[in-house]
Parts: sequence; C-alpha cells; structure tokens
Amino acid sequence: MATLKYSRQRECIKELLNNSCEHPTADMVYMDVRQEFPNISLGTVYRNLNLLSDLGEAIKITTPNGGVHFDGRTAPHYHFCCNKCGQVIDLDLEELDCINEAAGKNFNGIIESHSMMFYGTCENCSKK
Amino acid sequence: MATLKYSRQRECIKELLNNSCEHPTADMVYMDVRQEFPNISLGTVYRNLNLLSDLGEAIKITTPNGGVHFDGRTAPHYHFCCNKCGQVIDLDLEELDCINEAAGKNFNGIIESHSMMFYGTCENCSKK
DNA sequence: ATAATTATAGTAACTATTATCATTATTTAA
DNA sequence: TTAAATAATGATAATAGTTACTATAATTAT
Repeated sequence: MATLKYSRQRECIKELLNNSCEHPTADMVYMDVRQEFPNISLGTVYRNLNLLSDLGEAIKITTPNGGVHFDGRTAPHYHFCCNKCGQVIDLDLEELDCINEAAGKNFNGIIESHSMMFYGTCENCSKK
Repeated sequence: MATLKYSRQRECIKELLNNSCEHPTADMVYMDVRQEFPNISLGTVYRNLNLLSDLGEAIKITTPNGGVHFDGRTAPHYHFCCNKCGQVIDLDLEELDCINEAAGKNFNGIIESHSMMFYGTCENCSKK
C-alpha cells in the first residue's frame, strides 16, 4: 500500500468513530456503517479500523474479556470498563505523565507510555 | 462443578506459574507442562488457567496485540509490555490506591479497581 | 479518456479458545 | 477396602474473531 487512496467507506467509519461517544467494537462499527453502506464487508471494517489505528487516527482498546474496542479520540485519556455489561466509557481524569518516570525506577528498559483501565459497575448496571 | 477435586495436572500448572518469573501465555504453559505430562491436552491447560484465575489464584493479563498472559503473583502490581518482543515483565512500583477515587470524580458509576500497563522497549531489545 | 493503482465485497483460511464426551482419576461412603 | 459417585482428563469438534485472497470497482494520475 504505497499511497493512501480515498474511500467513502473509510471516511464513514472515521466519522462514526469521531461522532459517537461510545467505543464500538469492530462488530458494532459493522452494524452502524451498514446503514449507509448496506453491503460493506466485515473485512473492510477490520482493514480500515486497523489502518486508522496504525495512522494514529484511532485507538485500539483491549478489554480483559477479550473484546477489542475502538476510540476516535486520540488525545491521551483513561477508560472505564463495566464488569457487568462490558461497556467502555471515557473518564474525566487527566493523564499522569510523571507515572512513567516512577515506573522506570529499578527498571533497565525504556518506558515510553502507559495505559490504564478502571473497572467496576457503570451507572446503568448499578441501578439494577 | 460442585466441589473442586484435586488433579496433578492443575497442581503442576499452579507451581509453574508461581515458580517462573515470566508471565506465560496458555501456549507457553502448555509447552512447559508437557515436560512433566507429555500428553496433557491444551484444553486442560486452558480450563485450569481459567479456573485458577476465577479462584483468584492467578491473574489474566491482556496485551494490546491480543496475547493473553498469566501471572501467579496475585498481589496487585503493574506490568511492562515490550513493544518489540511482546514480553511481559513485573514492575517495581507499588499500586496507587488513591487513583480510583480520583477517577471517580464526575463519574456516576462505581469504581472498584484498575489495571495499568506500561509500554516501551525492554532491556534486551534496547541493546540490539 | 486511458492507464495505473488502491480499495472493496465476498469468501476462504487461520488462530485462539471453548464445548463435547467417553474414559480416567479422585473422593465419598458403605 | 472396595464400590459408587462425581469431577477431571485427553482427544477432538466447534466456535468466534480476525486476517488473507482475489476478481471487480473506485480513485487518482497521465
């Protein structure tokens, strides 16, 4: 893939990621994007999600139950994952830069970044 | 599975997790445990790793490239994952309890725990 | 407009993990 | 101590999520 070529499908997926506040999985994106492109292929969805993630235009979030979610918000931030329903939500907590240094003590490799995921019960599930 | 029944295979897997400082994947455990039980089934390895994890005797660590690692050290601590070789290593950094509260501000659900993973280049890979 | 090249849809293939089930091991109870 | 009850195993099939392949369609360059 030498040069990138425009595609309406990719554009649609990108907008979908940016305009939704949820963090959809590939399958959820597939469902959504099919409303505009009824016979888009699931492979196309995966290919573009991975491409966007490689380009730094989306973030891949892996949850412990194995689900992979995508986030169009690329500025560093943290997430919450509900133990009950598996939903992934943005948290209002600024990134802790200093923590990378602290982790580097007594460690001989190079620490460049970190990711943090919080767990518990989301608002909806705690009402039940 | 009403009551738990002893099995030599499970005991071997448990010891293997406790005595190794690496954080093996199911496949790595399978390789190792086969030296003692040459015809153990991969299904048995998965079943026991998940069982130990459910019992709280092991921890499941999911990395962004999709690999699932297991850790016999159950006290809360953080990990480093090498971007080059994918290796997962323990970090000498005490858990930040207060961070759960901080994350709970402007959030209406219940935060119970968190996990943190650091990324970069491990000692070995940075030498190359 | 034509040629060159990338992206797509549809499908097959692959990988990691879980489910099934007859047999074996462990535990319980007589 | 043996027999009955039950859980765990090994072998294999099935599943889910993702990637690879390929002919066709869309996009870009000439």
